[in-house]
Formats: sequence, structure tokens, C-alpha cells
Amino acid sequence: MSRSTGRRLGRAGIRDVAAAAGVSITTVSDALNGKGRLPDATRSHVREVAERLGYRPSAAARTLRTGKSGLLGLTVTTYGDEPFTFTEFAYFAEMARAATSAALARGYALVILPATSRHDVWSNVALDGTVVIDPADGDPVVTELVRHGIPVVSDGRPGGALPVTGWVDNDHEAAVLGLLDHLADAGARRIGLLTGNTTDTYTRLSTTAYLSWCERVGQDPVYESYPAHDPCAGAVAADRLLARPDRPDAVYGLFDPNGTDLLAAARRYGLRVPEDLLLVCCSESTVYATTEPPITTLSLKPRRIGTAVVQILIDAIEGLDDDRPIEQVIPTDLIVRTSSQRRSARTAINPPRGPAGA
Amino acid sequence: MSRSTGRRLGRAGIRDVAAAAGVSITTVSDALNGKGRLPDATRSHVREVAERLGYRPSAAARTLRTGKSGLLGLTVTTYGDEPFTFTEFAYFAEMARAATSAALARGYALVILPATSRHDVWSNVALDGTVVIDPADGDPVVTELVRHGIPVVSDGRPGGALPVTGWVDNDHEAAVLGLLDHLADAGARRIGLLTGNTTDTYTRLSTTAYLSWCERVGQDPVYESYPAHDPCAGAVAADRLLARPDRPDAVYGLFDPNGTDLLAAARRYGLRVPEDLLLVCCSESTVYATTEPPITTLSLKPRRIGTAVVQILIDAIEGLDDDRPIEQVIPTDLIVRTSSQRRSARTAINPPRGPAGA
DNA sequence: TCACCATGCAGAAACGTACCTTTTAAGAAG
DNA sequence: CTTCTTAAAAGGTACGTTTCTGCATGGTGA
Repeated sequence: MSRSTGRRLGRAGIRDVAAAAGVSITTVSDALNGKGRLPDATRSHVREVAERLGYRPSAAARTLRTGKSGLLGLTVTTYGDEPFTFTEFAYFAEMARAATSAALARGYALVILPATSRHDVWSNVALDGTVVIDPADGDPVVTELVRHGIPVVSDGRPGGALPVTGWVDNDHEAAVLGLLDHLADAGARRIGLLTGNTTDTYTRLSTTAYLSWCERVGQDPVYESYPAHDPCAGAVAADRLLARPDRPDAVYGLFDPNGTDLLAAARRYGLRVPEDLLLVCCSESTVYATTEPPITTLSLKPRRIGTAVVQILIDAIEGLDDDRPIEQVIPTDLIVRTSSQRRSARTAINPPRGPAGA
Repeated sequence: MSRSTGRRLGRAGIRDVAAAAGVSITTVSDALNGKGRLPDATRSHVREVAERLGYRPSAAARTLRTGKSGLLGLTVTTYGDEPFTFTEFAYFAEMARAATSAALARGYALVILPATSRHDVWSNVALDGTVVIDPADGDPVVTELVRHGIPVVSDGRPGGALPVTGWVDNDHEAAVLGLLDHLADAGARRIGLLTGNTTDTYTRLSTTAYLSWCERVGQDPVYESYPAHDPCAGAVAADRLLARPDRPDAVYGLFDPNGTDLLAAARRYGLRVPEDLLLVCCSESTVYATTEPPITTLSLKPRRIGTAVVQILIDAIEGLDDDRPIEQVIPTDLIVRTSSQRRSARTAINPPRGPAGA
């Protein structure tokens, strides 16, 4: 009845465009989507009419029809008790940014979703695939998604035989070993570790790599751990580490804020960096380039990871699986600054030197 | 034909649940959505069957039918030439995090979208509403959305008579004036400003507030500006500012990294903070609590802003407009630390809390 | 006994699009 | 003139829900 003439109060639909252009619905659809075989005259005419009516195709209808929504989930698992720690550290922010850019470049958009969510939120959005950051072993959400045929690519090697479509990760063991060697080369005799008591893959692999390195070189492990989600706990743990009787002469901090925390702690104990204490910290933040002294950092290259994860995911969605390897290891980057460079790597470890004049 | 028996290869639909449960589609829908009038026996039976079949309602179909997708856009305008500077600073990360949490708590999810995007990405996702961070005057995307009846709430007072549904912002002028007064109280005679040459509202308002303050107290303005999207330019500009013949004895940096940049520049010129130079910086980062010395920061309270923006938006979507004011001003928070406290101002405010002896 | 009503459920019409199939028109080849 | 080929466009169905309307049934008050 009121079909061909006036829309009630909603947006203009494809029918209205067809009526206004004097063609059929099929023609409009084909003209707008560049399909079918239509003369350019018809095509441009339809386009013009659609533009004039302010026609915008219904994403829901298109998704229903085609089965593709153009949406990718971005899932962040929670650390500790925090309800939702998205972008808790610079790493996540950078990674999410790169993933968003990469997705957009291929016509997809990212939907931010928490790993531990009520079922309904996940059901209410049609996802073509999902990126999972650091999934827990046997994550029920991931299992469910894969069971329903939705591709899942994880940032971080999945544990517990999680059936993901692919993953991207750093070689954390190699990174830690290389970093510890670097500190030892700079003259460190006893290297300490500031780590988290969380069970995520990154923390676990890094810590075990540290322990195995210690065993290899015959050093007693010296480490303090703390709940990574508590910002204050890091400073306290840093203090604890430097207060130990077996105080280390070099420290590696696994988390982003550890660098400034350790620097502050060193100051409180009157330890000079790098003369009395070598410092390295895993961080993506640029502040460590301008601290006093600048601190050596290990970058996990979140941008490359975010990009790679999305590429693999979209390839899987579009059936181009053979393009790229399903598993990718991104090299880390040790940015060496003053805090890990002892002036004389070979001479006495603690030469009494006054501060260089201005 | 092959309708009631076997789904071809896709997911189980509501029809399959109805058939398996021996009821009608209507009954399944009502049972699962808690509508209609059904005895609890039927309801639980249907739920059980649906669970057994692994039934997940199609979000696309539901959206098409109801007109509500449960998705909110989160739009970030670009700074300078950068293609997409999401979470360039800690502010965005925190704000996005809070917005995501708030949305999730009310059953919505956020879709990250760039302000300057190809049309098709915006068309491909059904949005119930959109959050826009710091929209440009007369932003075409915003105009288009509003014209299509989609609620838009902005973070930042919209300029150019942009027809948004609502907005949330700080009182930037008041914040800057209060901060400058604080520096003057601490003994500053000539306060400099490190600012950006971008045209966004925050930069503009803050800069003009600085200029009017200078005029009021009769001080010549001393400022340097730089392209805020270039990380290196900030350090250079900080250096420039302290190299001027009319060197300020206090500086306010508008952007997050300015604090460390200014601190590094001060060190290069042999200026002690706060003795020779008072420092304040607008930042959400926690690193400034542990720098040497700790730096006073102005927090814009991104979490409160993110939460408020989402609440207003969802209220508008659900027609609860009368609940909250459509425009909200969030107070800023000046976190006073050593860098802006001159000794003579009062006695020692911060007794050095060294760790109690080992 | 007869309305009458509440309860429990089923039928079927949308929602707006994409695409498969069919029709029409118009030349070209026989 | 017929038949074949091809371009151009129309018809109609399906995607999977929600929801309006309506049909039974059985108990209740008059």
C-alpha cells in the first residue's frame, strides 16, 4: 500500500531509490555495487538519484543477506581483578591503534569487547572474526567462537591447545636471553628481575627464560613479583628488590612503569644509574628516551603485531589463507640507552667516579 | 522443503530450535527474550533445547528487525597529517577505556572509526549512536550522522554550531587560569607556554586563556608552538623555549610528553627544577609521579569524560533524555608535585619519605 | 447456558538487501 | 523471416529475526 510512495518516517530504502530513478531494485543494487552489466548512463543516473535522496544502504540488511558484517572483535583479557584493563599499558594502545588502521585499510572495523563478558554482548554483534589478546588457556569465549566457525587470531602464542586460526607473538625467551646477555656484557654480575604474579603467557615465558639463564650462567635468581594490575604495587616491589641483602647490580623490569619505579627506588637508595645499577625495562613508552639517565627499553613492536594479527585474520575470513603463514613471530627490538651501558665494560665494576661536569 | 529438517551448513536458527522443542517460532522468541506470557515450564524447556543446539540468535537479523544494533561509534579526529592517531596520548587511551566500560555495562559495544574515512566504512556498520572526540568545526561526518537521525555526543565543546545531541568537556579556560595563578603564587614572575599549532578546541581555548591571563597580570606572553603530532618537535620546541633571551621562570606544557621534554631541556641548560624553573604539564600519565623531581600535572579526568559521554549518548538513544543534562562540564584536577612548589612559598610541603632503614 | 476473559500458543507479515532466474528488446547471423 | 546472441532490466525469493494479530481452551460470574 504505502509501499512505493512514501516511507513512513525512516530512512530512504533501496525501493525508494528504485522508484525515484524509474528502475527496478535489482538495477539499483547492481548500479551501486558495481555488479551486473549496466550501461554507464544508468549507473550514474541511479547513483545520482541515490545521492539526492540521501540513500544509505542498511548495514544490517546487507549483513543478513551476505553473511559478512565487516566487523572484527578486539578482545582484551583482564589482568587480575580489574574489570577491564584495556590500554592499561602503552603496548595495548599501540597494538590496538595499528590493528584498527590495518583493519580499516581493508574495509573492516574493530569492535572492542571484553573477554569475560556476559553472553549477550557477544551475541548482539555479528563478527566476521576476532582478535584475542593474550588468551587464557582454554578460554571459553575463544572455544565457543571457533566452534561456531568464526576465525580467531591471537596476539600471543595460545596455550592449552586452544584451537585458534592463527597467532602472532614475539620470541619472548630469546628476547630475555639476549637482553640478559647484553647486561652481562655491560658488566652486570647479578641481574635481578621485576615481574608480575599474573599467569599470562608473556610473564610466564619471560620469567622462566630468566630462571633458565640464571641457571646457565650459575647466578642465583633475584626477583620480586607483584600484581601487575596494581599501579602502586610496582613501586613497592621495586623498592623491595633494591632493599634485598643480595642486591642486584642490574635489573630488568617486565612491565612498562617499572623503569621509572626502579629509577626512583635507585635514587632513594643513592644508587647511580648506570654506575651502580644497570637498568632495562620492557616498554613502548617514549618517556624513557628523556629520563635522567635515558633507560634502555625492550620494545615488543606492538604495531607490527597488531598489523600482522589483522592481516592473518582477514586473510582467513576471505579465504586467502595460503598467502601468509598462519603463525608469525615478530622480532623484538632492544633500544640501548645510557642506563645499560657501563663506561668500561671490562675494568672495575664500581669505579668511584664523580659526576661529569656540565 | 529442506526447511524444517536440516540446516544446510550454517548455524542453527530459531526455526530449528522451534522444531526441536516442538513449539512455534514465536514461542521460542518469547521464551528466550523473556517476553510474552508463557509458563515457566515452556520457557525453561525452550532455553534448554536452544542451549543443546548451540543456538545463537543472528545479530544481523535482530538488528534489521528492531532497528537497534547495540553499537556505538567511537570517532577520533586526526591531528595534523597523521592518518590515524588513536591513543596518541594517554588521554585517549583512558577515555576510550572508560567509554568502553560504560557502554558495556549498559549492553552496548564500541566500534572504533576514524573521522576521515571513506564513506563505505561508515555505511557498513549499523550504529545506534556515535561518540566524537574533539570534532572539527562543521565536521561533515557529524553533520551527516545527525542529518540521518543518529545521536552524536562529542568529547569537547563543538564549534561552528555543530548540531550535536550533547557534549562533555572540561572548563579549559578556568583550568589554565587556575594553574597560572598557582604558578604565580609559587613565585613565578614570567610564565611560558609550550603549545601546539593545531586548531583543535583544547589547544585554542588553552592558548587564548593563557594570553588573556598574561594581559590581565601585565606579563608579555612567552610561548613556543609546534605540530603536536610530531613527537620530536616537542623536544625541540621545549629547547627553543628555554633558549630564549626572555627565558621564562615557569612553563606550562599543554601536551602529555612536554613534561619530560621540558625536564630534559632544563637539564641541558643547567636549570634546577623547581629552584630555577617551575614546571606544570597537562598529562594523564603516572610517570610524572616518579620523575626527578616529580612534576605537577593537570588531569582532564578522561575517565569521567568517557563515562559521561557514553551515558548521555545511550540516554538519548533510549529516549531518556530528561535524565541527565545534555551538556556536562567535568572539573579538572591539578595534581601538585614538587616541580611547581618553590621553597619560599611555604615550608617543606613534601617531607622526603625515604624508605625506612633496611 | 452464555458471554467473557485470561492464558498459552501459532501464523504470518514485515525489516532492506543481494542475487539467481527470467523476461524483454534489439541486432546479427542464418 | 526466423533464430540465435547478447545487453539491459525486472521478478521474486531468501537471509533470521521480532511482533502484531488471532485462535483455541478452560474457568468464572451472571
